[in-house]
Amino acid sequence: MKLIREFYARPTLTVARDLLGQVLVHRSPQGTCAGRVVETEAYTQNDPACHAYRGKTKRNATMFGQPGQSYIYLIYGIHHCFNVVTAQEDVGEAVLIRALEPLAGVEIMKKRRNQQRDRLLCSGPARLCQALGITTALDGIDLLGDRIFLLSHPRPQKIVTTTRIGISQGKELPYRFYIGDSKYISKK
DNA sequence: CCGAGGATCATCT
DNA sequence: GATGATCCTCGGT
Repeated sequence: MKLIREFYARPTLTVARDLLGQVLVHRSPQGTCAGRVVETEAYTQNDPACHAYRGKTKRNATMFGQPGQSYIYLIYGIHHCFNVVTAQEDVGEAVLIRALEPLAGVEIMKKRRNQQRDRLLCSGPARLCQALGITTALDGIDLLGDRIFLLSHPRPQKIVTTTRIGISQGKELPYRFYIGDSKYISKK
């Protein structure tokens, strides 16, 4: 079953934890790819690492959209990152999907990434975007539609909480979550 | 295994 | 004009 609006319209830290174990699906012209979410990070309104921290801009505008929409941006001029908008409209909070366990469309993903090993296919926010064929062309898309969506699955048992990766501010906040026994985490 | 360095560009100051 | 929610390659150990 597809996750509904009410799932996303809850506190961001709750959504970040509850997204673990759910399955992200992208249906593209090249085929359908899917993976189980094994690592997430929360970005909240009073958090200096959050793109929405200094208010609405052209780049982060979709972060202020309805919960259940995507927020996708380009980083380092090369890589894409995929987020799920959470909480309420106009608040500017989101969850970054940092790693997936590949489930379907694996051959398509390997081709897109020029990477044969399952272990490195979707283990990293930019890697999973490349594998699934997600770009900023899909920024702001509604995840309740049929192009990209999340399917409801049982919650995993072992959830680990740590600080986030790759940021310079808000380093001390325990906003990163991952499935403890997954081998598809981006980093220990 | 590990750390350093470079790629590359839209957005923001 | 500087920067970044990253990744890959390369060289040393």
